[in-house]
Amino acid sequence: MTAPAKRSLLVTSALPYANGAPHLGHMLEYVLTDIWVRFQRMRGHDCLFIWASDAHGTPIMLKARQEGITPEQLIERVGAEQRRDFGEFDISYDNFHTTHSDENREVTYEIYRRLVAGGHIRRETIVQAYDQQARMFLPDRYVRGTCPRCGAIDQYGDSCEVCGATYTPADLLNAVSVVSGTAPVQKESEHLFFKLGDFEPMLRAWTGGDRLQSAVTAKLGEWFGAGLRDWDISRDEPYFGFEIPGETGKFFYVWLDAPIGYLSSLLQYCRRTGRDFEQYWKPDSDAEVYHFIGKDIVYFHTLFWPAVLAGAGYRPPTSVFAHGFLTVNGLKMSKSRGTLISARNWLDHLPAEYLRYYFASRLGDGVDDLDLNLDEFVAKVNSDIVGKLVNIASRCAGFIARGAAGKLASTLADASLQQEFAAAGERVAALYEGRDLAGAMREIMALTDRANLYIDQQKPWLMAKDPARAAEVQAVCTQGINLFRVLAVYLKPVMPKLAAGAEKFLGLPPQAWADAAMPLLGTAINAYEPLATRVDPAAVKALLAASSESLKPSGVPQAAATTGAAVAAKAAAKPAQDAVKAAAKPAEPAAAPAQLSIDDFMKVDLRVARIDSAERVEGADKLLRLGVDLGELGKRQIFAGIREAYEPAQLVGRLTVVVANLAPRKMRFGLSEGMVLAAGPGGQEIFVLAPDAGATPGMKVK
RNA sequence: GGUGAGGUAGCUCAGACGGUUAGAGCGAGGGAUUCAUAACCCCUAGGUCGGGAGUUCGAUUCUCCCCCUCACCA
Repeated sequence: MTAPAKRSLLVTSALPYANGAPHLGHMLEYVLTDIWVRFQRMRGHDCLFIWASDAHGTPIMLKARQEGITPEQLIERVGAEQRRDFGEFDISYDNFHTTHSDENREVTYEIYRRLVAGGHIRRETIVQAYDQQARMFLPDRYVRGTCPRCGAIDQYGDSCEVCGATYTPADLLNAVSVVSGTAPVQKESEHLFFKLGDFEPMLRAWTGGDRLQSAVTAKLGEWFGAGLRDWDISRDEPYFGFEIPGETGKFFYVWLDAPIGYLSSLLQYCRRTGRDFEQYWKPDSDAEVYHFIGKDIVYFHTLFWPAVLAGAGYRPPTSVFAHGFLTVNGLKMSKSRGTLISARNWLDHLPAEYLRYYFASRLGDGVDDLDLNLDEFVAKVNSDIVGKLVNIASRCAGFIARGAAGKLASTLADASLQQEFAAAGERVAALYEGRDLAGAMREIMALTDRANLYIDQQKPWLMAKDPARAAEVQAVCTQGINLFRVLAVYLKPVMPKLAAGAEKFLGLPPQAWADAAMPLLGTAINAYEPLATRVDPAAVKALLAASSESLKPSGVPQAAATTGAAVAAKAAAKPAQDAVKAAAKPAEPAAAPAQLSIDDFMKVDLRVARIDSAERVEGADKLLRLGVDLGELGKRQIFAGIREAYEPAQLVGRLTVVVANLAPRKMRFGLSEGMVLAAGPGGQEIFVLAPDAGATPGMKVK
C-alpha cells in the first residue's frame, strides 16, 4: 500500500448563530464535519478544524435588549454553551472563535478596503421599513402583517408562509413592527452594495465541473440563469456589528463578516500557535479548504463568499459540502412546535457517540434531509454497536484472560482473513473521503458480521473444554481480537470514545488508520470492560419528555384526501400527544384499520358544520375552499379535495361533519383548519356526509 | 409556480453502462448454539423495482407522459 501524500487541509463548519444553545440540527453538521476531519487526521494529513460563533446582527441585538444584557454578554454566554456542548459531542475543533473579535474586525476591514479599491462596492439609496418609536430600520422578518395575496394574518414582511407569495414589507396589509408594535413607515437610506455581477465569469468557472455536489451545481445553474444581483452589505444603526470605515452610522451586514470568521478564527489560531496563516488563503495556496454547510446557505457559500474572497485577493474554497436538515421522528425540528431537541438535552440522557454513529449510518454525499427516527436509533445502536461490534471483543476476551493469562498468541490463526480486513481499509477510506459515511458504515458492519461468523465457526468454547487445545483457543481468540481491533480503527472517526476504550483494552497507543494493517501479536491485553452498553428505550422517552411537553404531530399529509377510509386510518394513526409511537408504526392498510378504543375515538373532535361559502381555488384542480361555521368553535377555512364532485353553489348552506381538531395544514393556497368528512373512491365519486335535519353548527358528533 | 431529489421487501436503504432465480441491514417467523451485554450463528421475504406508453430480441435499469413524496427559491 502506498502512503498517500501528506495533504494540508482547512475544514470549517458553518458558524452557529450566538442567539441560542445548539440543537441536534446543528450537531448533525458538526458531527459530519468532525468525522471527516478525524478521518483525515488518522490518514496522516494535516487537518485543521476552524470555526467560530456568529455573533452579529439584529436578532442578537434585540435578544440581548430583551434580556436586559449587552450583546457582548449574550454572545459570551452562548459561546460558552456552544463550546461546552461541542466538546461533549467530541467535536475535535482546533479553534472556536467569535466573529465579534479584534481579528475579525481586522480581516473584515482589510477585505472591505480591498473590495473598495477594486471598485467592487457601489452606493444606492433604498427605501426600507422604519420603526419610528424604536428608531431603527426593520429587517423584513421584523415586520408582520396580513398577506396581500391570500389574506393570511401575521405573516413575515418578505414572504407569506401560507400562500408562498413574496413581497416587501410595504406590501403587507396592517403592517406592524415586531419591535415596538407600531406601524412602520417607509424611509430612505443609502446602502453599500457588493457588485456580485463583476464576478460572474470567475464564479461560473469556479462552480463548473464536478467541484460541487450535483444538486448544488443544478441549483447554481438556476441562479446564474436568473442573473446575479448585487448584494446589500450595509445596515443602518442601531446594529450590533462592525461599523463601516469612512461612513457614519453604518455597519456591515452580519452575512458579510460571518464567513470572514473562517479567516479570522484561523488567524487567531495561527498567531497563537505560530502557524502560517497566508499558507491557507494566498491565491496560489497548496492547502485544501472545505466548508461544510447546511443546504440553506448554499447561495452565500458558493456565490457571495468565493466572490468576496476573489475580490479581496484570496483563494476560493476547494469545495463546499452541503447537507440536508434533520427531522426527528419525521417532524421538522421547531421550537414553536415543541420538536426541538437541544444538544444539552441529548447529552443529559444519551451518549453523544451513539448519535454520531446513527448520523454516520445515514449520511451520504447528498443534500437530502435526514430523519432521526428514535426507535430505529435504539435498534440500530443496540444491534450494530453492542450486539455485533463490541460483542467480538467481549466474547474473545474471557478466553484470553482465563486460558492464556491475558496474552495474545504470537501468530494469527487465519492470516488470509486478517488480510481481507486490512484490504478493506482502502475501500472504507475511499467512502469516508467521499463523505459517503453510510457506505462506510455498511462496509464496516459487513466486516463485523464476518468476524462474528468466524468465531462462531471456530467455536473456541468447544475447544476450551479440552486442555490440550489451549493454544488453538488462544489463536482463534487472538484472531477475533485482531479483527475487532481493525474494526475499532475503521470506526474511530465516528466513535472516538469507543476506539479509545478499545485502545486501552488492547494496551495500544492512539491508533492511526495505517495501524490497522499490522496485526497485534504476542502482547498482553487488559481486562475487558464493557466498551458500550445498550440504549435503554426509557432514556429516549425521558429525552423526549424533557425536550418539550409533547411532540405534537404536524398536519396530515393532505387535507384533500376525504375518503372515509382515509379519515379512519388517519384518526387511528395519529392519536394526539403520541406522535412518537405513531410515527414508528407502519400505517394500517385502509381496508382493515386497526381497532381503537373509545378513548382513541373520542380524541377526534367531530362537529356539525354549516358550509357558509365555497369557491374554486385558482391553480388547484381538485380543491374547493370552504368557509364553515362550527358554532361555538367559530368559523374556519377548510380546503377539501371535492372539486370534481361538487359545484361550489351546491354546497353553500349545507350542513356536514368536520374533524375540528385536526392540526391546521398549511397549503399553498392558504391554511386548512379541519377536514370535511366524505366517502367514496375520489374523482367525481365523492359524497359529503350530512346530518339529519335538526342538527346545528357546532354540535359534537359521537 | 419554478427548480432539484426521490418513489425498489413491514421499516431504512443498496443496486442494475438493459440480459439467467432484484439485494443488504433491521423487524417478524422457524431452527441451532451457549463463549459473549436475552448477545451470536443458520434458514425463511415470494416485492407487478409508483402508474401508463414507447425504444429493444429483452427494461425495474433508456425515452416520454402522468401520479405521489420531500426539499430549496438569495
